[in-house]
Amino acid sequence: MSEDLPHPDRAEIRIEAVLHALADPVRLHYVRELDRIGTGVACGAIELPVTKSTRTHHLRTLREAGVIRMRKEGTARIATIRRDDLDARYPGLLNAVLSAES
Amino acid sequence: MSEDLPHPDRAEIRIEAVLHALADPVRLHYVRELDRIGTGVACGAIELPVTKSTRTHHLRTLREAGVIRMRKEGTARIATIRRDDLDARYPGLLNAVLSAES
DNA sequence: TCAATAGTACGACAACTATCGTAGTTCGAC
DNA sequence: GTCGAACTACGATAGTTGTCGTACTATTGA
Repeated sequence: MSEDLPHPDRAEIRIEAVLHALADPVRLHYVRELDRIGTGVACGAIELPVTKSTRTHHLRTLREAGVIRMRKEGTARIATIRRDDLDARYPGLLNAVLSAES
Repeated sequence: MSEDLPHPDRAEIRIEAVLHALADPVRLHYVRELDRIGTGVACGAIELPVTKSTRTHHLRTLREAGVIRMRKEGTARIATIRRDDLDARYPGLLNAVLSAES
C-alpha cells in the first residue's frame, strides 16, 4: 500500500519550522549532502553518525518542516530538497544557509 | 561596574546557533521588531508575551548566538542587530529570514 | 538616603527532543 | 513462499529549553 508520508503544502511551510529543522548539526549536514549530490538520493545513502531510527526521526523533522520531500521507490525512500518551494516562500534563505561556512 | 555581557566574535558565530536562535517565535518576533525600528532600542521597549526573566533568557540566547549586540546605557540595555557581522558571515541569511512572511 | 526603574541570576518545573533498541512493514530477489 | 534490505513505529531515557517566580544589582531621581 503505497501510502505516502505526509508533506506540508508550500503555503503551509512555516519559517520557524524550517529554521528549527536546519538548526540541528545532523540535519544540516544531511541537507548539505543532499544539496551537494544534487539529485535525489536514498535516505540511507548519506552517512550520518546516528542509528537508523534516529536518522528516521531527523528525516521526519526535515520532511514535516517542508525542507525535503520523500518518495518511495522500491524498498528505498528517495529524498530531495524542496528547493522550488523554499525559494518561492523564503527567497535566498536556502542558499544562504547552504553556502555558509561550516 | 560596567562589566559588559559577553558576545561572540564575528568569526565565532556558528550557523547552527543563529538558526536555533531565530527558530523560536518569541525571539524571531523580537528580532523583527528590532529590524523594523531600525535604531537600537532598550530591551524592554519591545513588547513580548513573556515575563521579564523569560525575556532576559531569550535575549541571552540571541546575544550568545551573535544575532544581537547589547550595550549598557544607564539602567537600560540597548539591543541592536549585528547586521554587519551576520551579513559578512552569512550573506543574505538575515534578509531572507526577516523578509519572510509571518 | 530612599524609592523606583531596568535588567540579570538562580532555582524549579514541565515540555520538548535527540538518542537508542527492538519490533514491525514493505518490497525485491532467490 | 522465504529471506534480506530499507525504512518506519513505538517505547524509554537523558539532556535541553522555555517558562515562571523570587531575589539580586545597578543607575537615576526626588
